[in-house]
Formats: sequence, C-alpha cells, structure tokens
Amino acid sequence: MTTAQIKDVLALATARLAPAGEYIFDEGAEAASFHLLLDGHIQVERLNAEGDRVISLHIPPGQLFGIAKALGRTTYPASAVAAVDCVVLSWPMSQWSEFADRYDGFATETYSVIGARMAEMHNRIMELATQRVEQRIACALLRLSEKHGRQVEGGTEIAFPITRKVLSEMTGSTLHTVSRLLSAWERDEIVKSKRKHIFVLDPSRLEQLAQ
Amino acid sequence: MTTAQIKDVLALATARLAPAGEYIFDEGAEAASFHLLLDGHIQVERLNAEGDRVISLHIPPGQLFGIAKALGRTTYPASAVAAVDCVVLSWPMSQWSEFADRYDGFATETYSVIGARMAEMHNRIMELATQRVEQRIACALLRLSEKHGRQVEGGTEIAFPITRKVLSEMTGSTLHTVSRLLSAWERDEIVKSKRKHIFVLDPSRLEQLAQ
DNA sequence: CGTGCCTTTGAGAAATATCAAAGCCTGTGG
DNA sequence: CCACAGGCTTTGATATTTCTCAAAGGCACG
Repeated sequence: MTTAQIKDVLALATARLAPAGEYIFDEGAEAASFHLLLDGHIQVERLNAEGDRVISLHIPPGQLFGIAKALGRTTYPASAVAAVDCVVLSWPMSQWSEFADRYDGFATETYSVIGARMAEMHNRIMELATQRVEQRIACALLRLSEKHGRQVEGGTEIAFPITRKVLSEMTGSTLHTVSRLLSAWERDEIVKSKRKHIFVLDPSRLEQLAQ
Repeated sequence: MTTAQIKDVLALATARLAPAGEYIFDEGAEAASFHLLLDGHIQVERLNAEGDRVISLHIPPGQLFGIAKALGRTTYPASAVAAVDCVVLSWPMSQWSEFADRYDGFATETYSVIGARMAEMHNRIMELATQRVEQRIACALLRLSEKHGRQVEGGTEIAFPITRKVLSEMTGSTLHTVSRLLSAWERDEIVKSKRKHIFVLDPSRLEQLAQ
C-alpha cells in the first residue's frame, strides 16, 4: 500500500489500549468492528455448555482479528482477551467491504490469515485426536516459544504470562497434570519456570517428547 | 446467477464419477482444481506423522471443496475420499479468480462455506478438549444423522457406509470403545446398526448422552 | 502482613487403550 | 451352489493414562 493509502486507512481507525485481562469482544456478540493488534498478545477462547474454557489461539502483534465478515458471519465466533496490555486499532465492520474492494492486498492478506488459522486449528484437532497429554503440552510449548518467544540467555521465554491453568486449557488437560509434567521437565532441564513465566531451554528434547 | 451464467460456468467444468474409496485429491498435493460435489459424500482426512488417520469433515452434496485458493494456499490441506460413489464437477484452479471477480455470489458462497467449516472445526476442538469419548461419539452420530441423514421408518439412517473404525477416527478413540458403546446403545434402543450402517432411533436420548 | 491466586505433590479412582481371541457377514472363485 | 478369505464386529481381561480429590506451601499485591 502507498503512504497515502495507509494515511486514509489510519484516519478511519480508532486506536486504544486494552489492559491485560480485558475482553476486546465476546463470543456470539454482534461483530461491530474488526481489529488489528499493534502490540501485545491476544488470547482467543470459547466456553462450552458446562462453562469449561478452551483456548483456541494466541494472536501475535501485526495480525488482523475479529474478522467475522470474512467468514460470512455477523457475530464473533469466539472471545478475544488481552493476554497482556495491548494496543489495538479498530475499524467499524461497515468499512470492511470498502477496504476489500479498494486495496488488493487486503483481501489477499485476509485469505492467508484465515488459511493459517484454519491450518492451526486442523493441527490442534490432529493433536487432540491422536496424541497423549504429554505430547500435546510439549507441542503447545514449542508453538508458543516459536510464535511468541523472546530470546533470553540460555533459552526462549514465552512473551506473555501463562499459568498452568491456561496451558491445560490450551491442551485439553488439567492444571495438575501440566504442573507435574513441567516439574519433571524442569528436573531434566528442558524448561524452567517462574510463576506465570515459562522458559524453553532445550527445544530439541521437547520436540522429541512431542514425537 | 442467471441461466446464461450457469451455462458459462458449466461449460468450463469437467464432470466425472468417483467410485467409492477413490481419492479425489491428496493432502499436500498441488491444488490444481477446485470441485463441487453434485451427488454422494466426501470424507476429508489427514494422516499424522505416525500414520494414524483423522477424519476432519464429511461434505454433503451441493458443496464446494478443495478450495485451497480461498485459504491463500497452493496445496490441499487435507485429502478428500469418496465415501460412496460420487458425482463431482471440477474446474482448473486458474479459473478461481475469474469466477470470484465475475460472479458476486461466488465470493459470498465461498466465505460462508469457509465460515461454516471453521465453526465445525472449532466445535470439534471444543469436544475433543472437554468431552469424554462417550459424549464425543454421541455428538458425532447426531451431527452425521442431522447433516447426512436419510429418514427411514423408525429413525434416521446415516446416508453412507460407516464402520466402527471410521467413527473412532472421527472422535479420536478406538474401534473397540466405539463398538462397546454402540452395543450398549443398541441394547437401550437408542441406535441400531447393521454392518457398516447405523440408524439413530432416539436422537433425544443421544443428545442427553452428549450432555 | 494477610488474602487470594498460583503451584506442587500424593493417593486413589475412573476412563480408555491395548492385547487377545473369536464370531460373523459378504462377496468371490471354484 | 458352496466354501473360503478378508474385513468387520464383539467381548473379556489387563494395563495405562489421566483425572479427581485433598492438602499444603509460596508468591505478590494491596
């Protein structure tokens, strides 16, 4: 896009800070806006009928989200929570078709975001259907460290706070099982963890555990 | 679409019969064509690294499939097998952009197919992450009978042959567990089954089992 | 400096897979 | 027309994984 186009697009956006823990939008709500994450990390989640939370995705900075229109929907399929303090740009959904028509790259970008999310969900299904809890948690940690990692001395830190509970909700297990596994892996120096923070020290061993 | 438009579109299609069991395309293959299922049922599946098969979706007649281009991909993300004898229309993928530009309804239809598939995958993830095998199998049977059912006296028959093995690959369990559950449900007159064919007799009890 | 999450760990229970074996359809070829 | 082979199904016994229940310790923030 040209500088002039970017200026036009930004003129129509509203920017705001979403503090950690804030819900940007809720599952099932009327999809009034679509969003771009400038900084921070968004967690996409759903509740089932019994009230169990399942975390579907984590969104890194730079991605569009809440793009219900691109799925032929008028409501959001899941909720989006700020995992840390986030900077978010928002546009009214009414702007969607215009952007799609006017800017070629917009449609293309949308396709590939959707394609990538679909591929990720497909992988999650494969994991849940065929792997044991230990392997699924190893996979989840690898994915998090690759896509949301920050290099530190000796390893990679996951770039947002993450509890045992959250990891269990990402993998369809329980915080107790996650805690036991992380303790064992910490003894083997594969990972290290402080309260709410996890460091991957030895990705290759983790990959091995994930098979 | 107008009659003239339909004529144009059909002129570019090739129609063919895919006998039961035939692979229409394979996971990872170059996405050379996109398809429309006129009659029959398509099963979408993937293999994991260990060679376990996971069945992601079943596609009913009337739907587009193999629409890699709409996901910003050049290869198919999964394989498609004919679950019964199928009639399939195919177009070269190079035709895709033209159709999308020329026919308004085409893009809209694509969006909603993708939206629906994504929603279905999301539901599968929720089920796999939070429900026990028994509930997942009950859900799978309900979905199959609703979306691919054929009314018969006393109940609904699933419209294509389906083995215990296939059901287990749809739910991330084993054919043994599926067999035990179906036997129990047959004793309770919730389902009835012949070799490769399943009839849902009492959907409400099944719904109860699915919670 | 106390309260509320977060984490750890043990013991026992429950769900489900695995191993094993046998019976049963169905279509094929003699 | 019958017998056979191969895939589908059933069922029991056992093993394993993972959850549930329970309790206690620890860290951080107000």
